[in-house]
Amino acid sequence: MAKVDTSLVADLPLFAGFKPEEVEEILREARSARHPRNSTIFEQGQDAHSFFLLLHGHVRATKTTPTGEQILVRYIATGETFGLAMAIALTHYPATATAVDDSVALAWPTVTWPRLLEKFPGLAVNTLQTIGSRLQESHTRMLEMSTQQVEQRVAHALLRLVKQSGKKLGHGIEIDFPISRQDIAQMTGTTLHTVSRILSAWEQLGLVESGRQRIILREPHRIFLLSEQNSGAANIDRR
Amino acid sequence: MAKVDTSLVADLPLFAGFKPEEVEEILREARSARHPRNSTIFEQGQDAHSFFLLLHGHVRATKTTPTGEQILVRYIATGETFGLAMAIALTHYPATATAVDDSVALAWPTVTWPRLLEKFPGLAVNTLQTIGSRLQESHTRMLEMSTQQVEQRVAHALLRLVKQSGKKLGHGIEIDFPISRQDIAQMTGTTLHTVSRILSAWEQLGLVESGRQRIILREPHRIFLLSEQNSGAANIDRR
DNA sequence: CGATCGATTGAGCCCTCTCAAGAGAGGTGG
DNA sequence: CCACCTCTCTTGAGAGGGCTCAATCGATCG
Repeated sequence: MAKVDTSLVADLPLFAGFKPEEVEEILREARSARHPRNSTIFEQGQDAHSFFLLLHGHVRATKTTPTGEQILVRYIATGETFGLAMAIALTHYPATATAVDDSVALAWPTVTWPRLLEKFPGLAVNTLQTIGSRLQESHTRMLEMSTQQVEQRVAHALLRLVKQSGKKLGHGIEIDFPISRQDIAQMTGTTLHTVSRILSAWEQLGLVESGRQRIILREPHRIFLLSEQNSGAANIDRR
Repeated sequence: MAKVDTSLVADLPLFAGFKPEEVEEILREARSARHPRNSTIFEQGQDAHSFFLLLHGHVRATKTTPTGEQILVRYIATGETFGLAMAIALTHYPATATAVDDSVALAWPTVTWPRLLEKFPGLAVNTLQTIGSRLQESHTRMLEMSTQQVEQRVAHALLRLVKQSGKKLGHGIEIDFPISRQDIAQMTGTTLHTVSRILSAWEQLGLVESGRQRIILREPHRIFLLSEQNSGAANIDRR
C-alpha cells in the first residue's frame, strides 16, 4: 500500500476545487491495489464494499441479465472513478468491473463515503457532474441504438473509444487497450459476427487495420463520415 | 405565483433530510407556473435558464437527432425534478420537456443553483441519488434494447409506466396520462406500426384494452410473463 | 361537420441474426 | 522448443423479425 502522490491526482475532476491538503486527507482513507489483466475488480450483485479511482490501466464495466446476455456499459479510463454504488444509494454493485489491462486503482471502503461527504460537500458536487455526464452519454447511446444502423453505431463506438483512449500513430489512431469484436458488439447492441463483417469490409477499404484484440483507425475522418451518414431518414415522424 | 405549501413537498427526495424552515427558504427562490397540455416547457439546445420540480401533471422528456429522429427519454411524474442541466455542468438543455397533461411546476432560475448548493450541500447529495437512479434506469433500458425482442421491450415499458403512474381499476390498471403508440415506439426503439400491431394482438388475447392515447392493462401478470419470456437465449456467449 | 391527428393493417423486402465451420494467433506444458 | 489447446476472428448460407411504404379508418376538436 504505497502512498499516492497528491500531485498526481489533484487535477482530476473528483478533486476539482479542493486544496492539496484536503486531497491528501481524502487520499489517506484509500488504499491502492494492482489488478492484473483480465481480473475481476468487483462483480455485479456483490456487496458494494468499496468505490474506486483508476490510476493506471483500463477497466471494463459490464451488465448481465439473468439469462446471461451482457452489455458493455462503459470503459473506464485512467483518472475516472467507478464503483460509485453507494453514491446512488445502492448496496450492491449494478455491474461487473474487469481490468482489461494490468491496472492500478485506489479503493475507498464504502463506509467512508458518508463521512467524507459530510466533511467535503464538494465531493458530492463533483460526483454529480461525473454521473451526470455518464447519463448524457447513456442517452446518446440509446438515441443511436434507436435510430441508427449497426454500421453507424460501430463507427460511433470506435470514434468514441479513440477519443477517450486513442494513441496517435504516424498514420491513424490506435485503441490503446485490448478490445475484441465481442466487446464492440456488446457496446453497440449487435453480434460479434456482424462487427467482424463490418471491420473486414472496412479493412478492404483501407479504413482500419485490425487483428486479435487490436484496432487501428487508419482513416478516422472517413469513419466519421460513415458514422454521420443517414441511410434515408428513418423516423422523421416529428410532432 | 401562489405560495407553495411546504408540507406538500417536504417529503420529496429532493428535500430529504431538510428541516421545514430550510425547505421553505429554498422554495422562496422558486416560482410556480402552469403548463397546459402539449405545451413545451423547454426545448433541447435552448439556454438552460431554470430547473424544475413537477408539482402536478406529467411531463415528457425527448431527445432529437439533427436529422429529426427522436426518442422519449423519460416521463417525469409528480414530485420529480427535471431540467437539471446545470447540476451536470451543461449550459443548454440536452432534451425537450413537454407537458402531456395540464401540469404545474416550480421553477428555479439556474443562477440560484450554486448559491443553494453552497448553503445546502444536501441538495447535491439528494440530486446525486436522483441522477444516479436515472443512470441505472438508462442502463437497464440499454440492456433491454440490446438483448430483447420488441414485444418484450414494449411489455417492460408498459409495466414500468403503470408502476410509475398507474391508476388501479376494478379489473386491471390504466396509464393515467395520454400516451400514443408513437410515444411507446420512441421509448422502446421501434416504430409506431410495430407497437400498434403488438397492442392489437394483445387486445385480441384480452391482455389490454386501448384506444386513442389510452392504455389499460387488463392482465398485468400475463404481460409480465410476456416480458420475461426469453425467446431462445440470444447472446449466451459468456466469457 | 370538416379537418386533423392517431391508430390499424396489408404487402414486400432487407438488414441483421442464427447456425455452422474452419482458420489463425497466442499461450502453456511437457 | 515443439505440440497442443484455447480463444478470437472470419466467412458462408439461410431465415426472419421488424421496417418501409401505402392506404384507410376512426376519433377528437375547433
